[in-house]
Amino acid sequence: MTTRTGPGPRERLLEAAGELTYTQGVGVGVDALLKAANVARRSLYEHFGGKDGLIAEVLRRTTAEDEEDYRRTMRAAGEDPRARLLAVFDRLAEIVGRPDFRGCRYLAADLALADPGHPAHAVTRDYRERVRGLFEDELVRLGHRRPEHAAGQLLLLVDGVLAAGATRPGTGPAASARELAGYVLDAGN
Amino acid sequence: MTTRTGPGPRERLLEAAGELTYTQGVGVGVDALLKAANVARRSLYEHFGGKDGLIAEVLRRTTAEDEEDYRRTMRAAGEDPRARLLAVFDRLAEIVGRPDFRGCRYLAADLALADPGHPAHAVTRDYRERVRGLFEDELVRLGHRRPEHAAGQLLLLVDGVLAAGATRPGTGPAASARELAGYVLDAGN
DNA sequence: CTTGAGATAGAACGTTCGGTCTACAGGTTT
DNA sequence: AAACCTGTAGACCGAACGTTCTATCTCAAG
Repeated sequence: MTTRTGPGPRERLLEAAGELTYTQGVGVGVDALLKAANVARRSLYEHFGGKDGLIAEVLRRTTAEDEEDYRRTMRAAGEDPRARLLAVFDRLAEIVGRPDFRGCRYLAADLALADPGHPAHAVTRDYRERVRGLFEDELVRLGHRRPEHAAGQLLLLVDGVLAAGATRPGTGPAASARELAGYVLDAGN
Repeated sequence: MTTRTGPGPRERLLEAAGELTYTQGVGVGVDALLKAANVARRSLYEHFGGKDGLIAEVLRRTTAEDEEDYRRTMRAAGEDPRARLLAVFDRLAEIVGRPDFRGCRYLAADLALADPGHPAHAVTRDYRERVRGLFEDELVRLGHRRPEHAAGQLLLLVDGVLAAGATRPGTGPAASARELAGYVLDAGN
């Protein structure tokens, strides 16, 4: 039987890295991560093979959380596909409006990691495709004539909200996007 | 009379830094910049005070160029404000579609530079405000009922195109955004 | 011719980078 | 008891970081 002594080094590292890579960017130093997690240097390389592996794993974890957040948001909005899709932008308004909002983690990672072979890119790409699929499913249920096209437009609006939320805080981009999302849904009738 | 022996170190440095900070991000090393520009180390600190000053000056220069590109695009589209605004998204399709497109330089800089006091942030903020003003002027000429609101929405669409163009290449975000821009313009009648 | 400004080359500063390594402590399993 | 696994602590590596410095060269102005 294994003794329960709180989260192990692997968990602590993921937790601290999730925090620090968000506030400081993926350029944070390994030393800072180790210190924040109170973990030995060696543990990082044992568990993740290196900094890149840790970053990729952090993103894998947060994408799963964020995808679940989308699902939860839509579930809470009821059965109507239209209401469920618009609810996403209300949720974005909350997120972008938080005082500690520092931009989209995935967009920042993709722009910061110049190497196209970095494992993080595959993680973010898959995530975006899953969210796109989420939107498309609702659009199909809504009876939209071009669900694939419209899903791409909604995703573009989400990207715009997250970008504008970071670079032009206080301009209420989520509400603007919600209005445009309404046009997208109406256009499919 | 000064002899003309090609661009001086200051110009070469700005040129090389513009190129490298775009392809590699603002995290490029000073050594790489100096080598690419064939400039003495000291010249950087004489002219720009340091790396941060150089980065800010590079952005100042490219924002001026990009603003002029917006103006030129709109000018070439004729007199009709609607055509002029939609032309912006055709232009974005060109830019985002280029094989060497690596994302929006300003968005990347803002997300990469965690320090809110970095001089680059002021440069990008001013630039966005100027572009927003450009849009608003056209919307006023168009007789839009809410020019300020609509300008914000158009800027959000631009942000979305540049973000999606970098993270989901090949999905034609500019065309999607152009369609949405049409809705924005129609909504003001 | 002399002066001085501007540019060059490059050594060197201390710090931090990501990563490897050894030494050792605490349990669990055999 | 012995072997083993997982973790901590920290020295250490070569490289790159941004910055400061001295020394030399070029060349137009005085």
